[in-house]
Amino acid sequence: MYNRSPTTAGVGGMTERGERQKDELIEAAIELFASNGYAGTSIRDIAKLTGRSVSNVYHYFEDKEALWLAILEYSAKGIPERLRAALAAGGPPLERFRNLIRTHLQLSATQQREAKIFHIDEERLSPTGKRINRRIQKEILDIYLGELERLRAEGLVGGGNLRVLAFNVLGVINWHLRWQHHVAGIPAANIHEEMIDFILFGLQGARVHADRGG
Amino acid sequence: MYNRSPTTAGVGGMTERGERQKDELIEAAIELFASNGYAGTSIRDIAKLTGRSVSNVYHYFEDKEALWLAILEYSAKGIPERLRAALAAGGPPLERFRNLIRTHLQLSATQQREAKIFHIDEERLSPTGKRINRRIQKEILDIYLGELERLRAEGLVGGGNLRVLAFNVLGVINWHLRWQHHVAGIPAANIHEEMIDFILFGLQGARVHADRGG
DNA sequence: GACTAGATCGAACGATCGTTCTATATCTAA
DNA sequence: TTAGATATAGAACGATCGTTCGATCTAGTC
Repeated sequence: MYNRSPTTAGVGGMTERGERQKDELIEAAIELFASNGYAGTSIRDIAKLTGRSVSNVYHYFEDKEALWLAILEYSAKGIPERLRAALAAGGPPLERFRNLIRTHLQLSATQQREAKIFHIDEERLSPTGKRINRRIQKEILDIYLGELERLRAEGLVGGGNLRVLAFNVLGVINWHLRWQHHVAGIPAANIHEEMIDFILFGLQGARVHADRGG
Repeated sequence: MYNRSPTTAGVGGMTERGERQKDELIEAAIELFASNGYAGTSIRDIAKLTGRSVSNVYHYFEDKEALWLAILEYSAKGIPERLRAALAAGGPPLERFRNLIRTHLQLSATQQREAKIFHIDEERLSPTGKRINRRIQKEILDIYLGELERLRAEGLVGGGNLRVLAFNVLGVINWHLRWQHHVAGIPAANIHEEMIDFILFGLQGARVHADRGG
């Protein structure tokens, strides 16, 4: 009997080899999605890059978006977890925060392509895809908001709106993805530390500009 | 005789009405490119939104990319000019810089869609398109680098690498495009001033992290 | 060796893509 | 009023898209 929905993606088992092939497909998809975008990447491109057939891709993933979501599952979804892990080390709020940003920057550097996918092209996703994407982004934002409150309690953050400040911080961090290749000759770790300094001093200087309490 | 290449896009004249229609097409294209991306927007979408035929679009623009470049010409290309105009007002370096960022933020707020187009999807463009896009981005970067040097001469910028600092500033500014809709109840002008404070204090705090002179 | 479930393939479907062709309207200048 | 340029439309082309179908191949199990 012919089986509706991918043979192996359902509850039915999957060979160890199958798992390996599936990961290989995800790897290829990450590469292509990151450089050509969602709408700019075809299933055929992914099949060609892995040297397999189009229908074989559909054997592992129900459709194109399922493949996208698998990538999110595979990588981006782990970002909030890792950030929280970095915070779990404890220490004084300032050190915690430095560590948070450092971890975040290292993560972006290691998983450049995944991080890029995570930020582009949201509009082309289905409502479900959007929802998942936004949930992860919100998780990250909340992590930063929580730490900013801690820092403010210590008097290390000026009077600006915390939400605005969090977005400023994320702007510096995420924008890094776009230019990290264009700065040669400086060790990545040094760049990260300079960025951390920029952020911390920026937070300290935040002033209130009326219309809303701190 | 049939005329190769768009009838009116060449040297041959174009009616005043034609100019209006062309602008209308550009307007629609901006709307669609901004919300669906380059690969995600079809010529048919643009034709439908303007209530005209597909071939009529080709009457005004040689191909899809020419339409994209017309948008750049129409809006994004003016950004460096306006930034330089903001600097031309003169004044002490700190005020100049504040004014630069303020102008930049206001421009992004006014031309949200155009600014968004300007930043996404570069990979899908032809070499020519990429070149033009990058030239504009470089112009903007150079404007900031120049001002940062001025500020440093005044002792208002710490010791970090100027290029890194410029990217940090642009990160805060450009990321603003992504979240400005998600902050309600605060006047835009106040948000802008808080962002400017964040940036200026961040610059002051920049420290050298070895391996490169200031 | 036969059975079965997973893995892989080639071909095709209908939809949509960018683009072109050919044919009309519409307008303007002589 | 008519000639010529401009503006617009509809139909079609070949390519590619996401997706499906039916068939074969492969690797274990009885």
